[in-house]
Amino acid sequence: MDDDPRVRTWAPACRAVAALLGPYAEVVLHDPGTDRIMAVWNPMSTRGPGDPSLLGELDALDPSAPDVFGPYEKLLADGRRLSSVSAILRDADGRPSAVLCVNLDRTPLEQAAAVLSAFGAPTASRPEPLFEHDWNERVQHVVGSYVRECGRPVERLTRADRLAVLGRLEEAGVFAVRRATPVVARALAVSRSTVYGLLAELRAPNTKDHAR
Amino acid sequence: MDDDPRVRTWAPACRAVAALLGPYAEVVLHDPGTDRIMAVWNPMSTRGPGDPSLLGELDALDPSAPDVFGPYEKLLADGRRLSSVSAILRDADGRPSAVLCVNLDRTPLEQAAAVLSAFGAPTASRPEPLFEHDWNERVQHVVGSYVRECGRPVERLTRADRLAVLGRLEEAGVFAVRRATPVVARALAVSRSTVYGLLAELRAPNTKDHAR
DNA sequence: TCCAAACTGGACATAGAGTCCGGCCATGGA
DNA sequence: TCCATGGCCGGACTCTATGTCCAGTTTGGA
Repeated sequence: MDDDPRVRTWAPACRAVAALLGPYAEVVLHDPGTDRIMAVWNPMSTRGPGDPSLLGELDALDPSAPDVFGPYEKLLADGRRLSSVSAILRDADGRPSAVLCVNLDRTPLEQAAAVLSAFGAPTASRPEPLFEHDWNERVQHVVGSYVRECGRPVERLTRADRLAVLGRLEEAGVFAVRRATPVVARALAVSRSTVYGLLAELRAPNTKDHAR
Repeated sequence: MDDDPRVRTWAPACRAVAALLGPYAEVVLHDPGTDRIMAVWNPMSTRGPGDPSLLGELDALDPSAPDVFGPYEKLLADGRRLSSVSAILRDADGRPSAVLCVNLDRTPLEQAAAVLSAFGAPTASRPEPLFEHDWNERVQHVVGSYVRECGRPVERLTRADRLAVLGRLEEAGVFAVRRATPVVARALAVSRSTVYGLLAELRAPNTKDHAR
């Protein structure tokens, strides 16, 4: 399919964008006739050439629609948020030749933004923590920091990750607070049972060594 | 110049990229024949259509070079650093039709990174202000201070005194901690019942105003 | 595709939190 | 001296939160 003249035509532009945006952007060329993917650069999902386009990316084919569509937000199955644009690419005669779709993963940027906003006045201005009325917030902060560190959203954390987070929370004394466990469970997107299970494992004088 | 068929051909793709990357990316279409700019989206410099390409962006025209060039770093006059890619776009016959150049301003990201690393250590290394594992001690402290203030030993405190102390403890969030009440009771040399009684009175939306 | 490990949601047992109440003791007025 | 009163005590009691357990389901790998 690489020898499709349309792919040959548009590939350089696609490769350029894919190269510029590194691993955070996926560039897809759709065939507007067959509604299938002609080529993909930096695939983020498992779709490949020949697969149906799905996703309604081709809505833009509506003749009354503008040639460039977006940016709009798309959600991946694993929770990543994408900023997407589509463009109808035309041949010399003005007929649709391909549909270009660029999907930019904004998760890393949003994580960075989250870190940024996590700092700011609060850190400095926290005069006397008093007793952390907002231990709640602290839980979010610990979880959030960890997520940012390892670059995975909460839902994608591994068992080991969760153990590590719980370790930090435990160390921070969070579980000495009333009603803390359910809050932690929610923050970790996990059930109360699981929290107790992991906690037991963590507290056991046993086997595994836990990273902090 | 907008009616140049080459611009018509490539514009949608350019607009799409420009739209996706917002104000941080400049998309330029060069005419490889005249070494001039055909079109610009999100211009970051003052260059416009018809201006000479300058910048050696067209080095890529070397026939032995690959069609996609970069990303490489460029420096703007005002100090901004760009990540750039260029791509040679060809017509149906394989002849160079235009040179696409996308310049991504990495300054905002680098600033963010700088902030991040400046604060970096703190985030990770925050040894954990602990969670006042010694809230216990804090209780003693509050009670002790009060006793010193009014010069009466704990056993001689009046009802009002006790209310005041409980007010402070409450405000400090002590009662959000598990098992705190009995500790407080002991610190006040008073029974658990009494603490709950006073606390109820304190929390009631009622009568007396309590000094803090 | 299949399996084992991991997670879930709910049932359950128990501890802790908070309420109530009868009785005790100190104070103060007659 | 005696009683009335207000406040505290301690223990019984209820209800909520905590922690455990288990069977059923999901999920990530081989």
